[in-house]
Amino acid sequence: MPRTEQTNTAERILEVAQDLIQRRGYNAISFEDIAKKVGIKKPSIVHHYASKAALGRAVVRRYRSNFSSMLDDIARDPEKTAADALAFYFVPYLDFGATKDKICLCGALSGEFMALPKTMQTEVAAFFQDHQSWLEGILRRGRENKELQVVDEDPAAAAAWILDALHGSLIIKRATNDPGHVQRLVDSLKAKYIRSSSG
Amino acid sequence: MPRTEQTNTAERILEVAQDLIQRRGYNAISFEDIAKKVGIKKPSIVHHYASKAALGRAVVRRYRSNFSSMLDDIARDPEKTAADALAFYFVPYLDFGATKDKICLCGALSGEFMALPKTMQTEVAAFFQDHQSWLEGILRRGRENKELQVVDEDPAAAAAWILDALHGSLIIKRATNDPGHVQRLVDSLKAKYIRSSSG
DNA sequence: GTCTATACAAAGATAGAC
DNA sequence: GTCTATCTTTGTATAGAC
Repeated sequence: MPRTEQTNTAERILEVAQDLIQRRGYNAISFEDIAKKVGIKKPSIVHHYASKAALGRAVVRRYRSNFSSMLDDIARDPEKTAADALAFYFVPYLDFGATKDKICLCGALSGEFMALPKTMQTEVAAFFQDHQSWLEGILRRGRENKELQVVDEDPAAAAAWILDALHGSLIIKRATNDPGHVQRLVDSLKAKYIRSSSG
Repeated sequence: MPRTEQTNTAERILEVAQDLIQRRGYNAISFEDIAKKVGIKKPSIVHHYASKAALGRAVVRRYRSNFSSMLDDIARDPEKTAADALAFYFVPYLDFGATKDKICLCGALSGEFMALPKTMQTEVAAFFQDHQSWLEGILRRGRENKELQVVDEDPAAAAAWILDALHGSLIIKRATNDPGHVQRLVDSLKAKYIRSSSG
C-alpha cells in the first residue's frame, strides 16, 4: 500500500534483470528467474514491462544512460585532465574484472546479438558508439594538451583499440577464470597512453 | 543406405550448429533450427548427439581442434617467420570481420558463459588458453629473432592484449554493423608489431 | 539411421480476483 | 500492484516403427 515501496519494484526488476544478464546472458534467463530474486511472481513483472523484449530494452537503456552520465561528468569536469578521464574510464572495467562471473552488460549481450529483439540491438549498438565517441574525444584532447601519449596514432583508431581490448578482456577473464586479466590489460593501457609521473 | 552419406550427417550437424551458434549463440538455438538447416528431423540429431550439451561440446571441441592444427602448422613451418605467423593468425579474424553477422564461436559463447554446460565451459576456456600460449610463443620468438617489434613489452602481456582486442573487435563490429572495424584493428596491430618493409 | 508420435517441462503471456 | 490459474508454444528428450 505505501506508494513509495511500489514505485521501486520497477527499478528493482531492472537491477535484478541487469545482474542476471551480465552473468548469464539474455536468452538464458526467464521471468521466473527474475521474479524469484525480486521476491514477486512472474505476472507482476509483466505489469511493469509488457514483454521480455521491453524489459530487456529498458535494462540496456538505463545502463547506457547511467554510463553516459558518468562519462559526461568526467569529461566536463575542468579539474580533470585527459589522463584523469582515461584512468576513470577504466574503473568500471576493473570492477567487473574483479568479479568472478560478471562482465559488461553490452559485452554479455553481444555474443547473442543476432538473437536479440531489434530494440535491444539498437541500444547495444548505441552503447558502443557512445563509448567510441567519448574515448575519441578524450584521446584527441589529450594529444592536443600533451596530457596523453597519442603520437603516431589516429585518436579514432586508438579509441577503437582500447574499447575492443577492454571488452575482449572481460569475456576472456571470465572464460579463463583469470582474476588478474583485466588489471594487467589496464596496466598496459596506462603504460602506453598515460605519461607516468616517474618517467 | 550408402554408408558414406550417413557418416556425414554427424559432421553436417556440427557444421550447421557451429554456424548457428556463431550467429545467435547457444541458448537461442534449438534442435529444430539445426534439423531444418540440415534437412532432417529433430530426433535424428539426438541419435548422433545424446543431448544439446553433448552437441555443443562437440562443436567447440572440433572448432578448437581445427584452429589448433592450423596454428601448429604455421608455427612449425620453417619457411615462416614470426611476422608471417602473426599475419596468418589475423586471417580468420579478418574473415569473420568481413561477414555481417558471424563472430568467433568462442567469442559468441563467452557472453553466456555462465549459462553454458560445464563441459562446454571447459572447451571454451581451453580455446582461449591455446591461443594465449600460441601467441605468446610467436611473440617471444619474434622478439629474439628481431622479426617482430616487441620491445618494451612482456610477450605474455602483449599476447593477451592482442587476443583481447581481436575478440572485442568482433563483437563490436557486429553490434555496430561496422564492416571495416576488424580490418582497422588488424592494421593497427600490424603497424605496431610487424616491421614494415617500407620503413 | 531416420522417421512419427508423444511425453514432459519451461517459457512468455493473458484473464480476472483481490 | 500483486496474486492464482490458465493458455499456448516451444524446447529437450524418449519410444518404437520402418
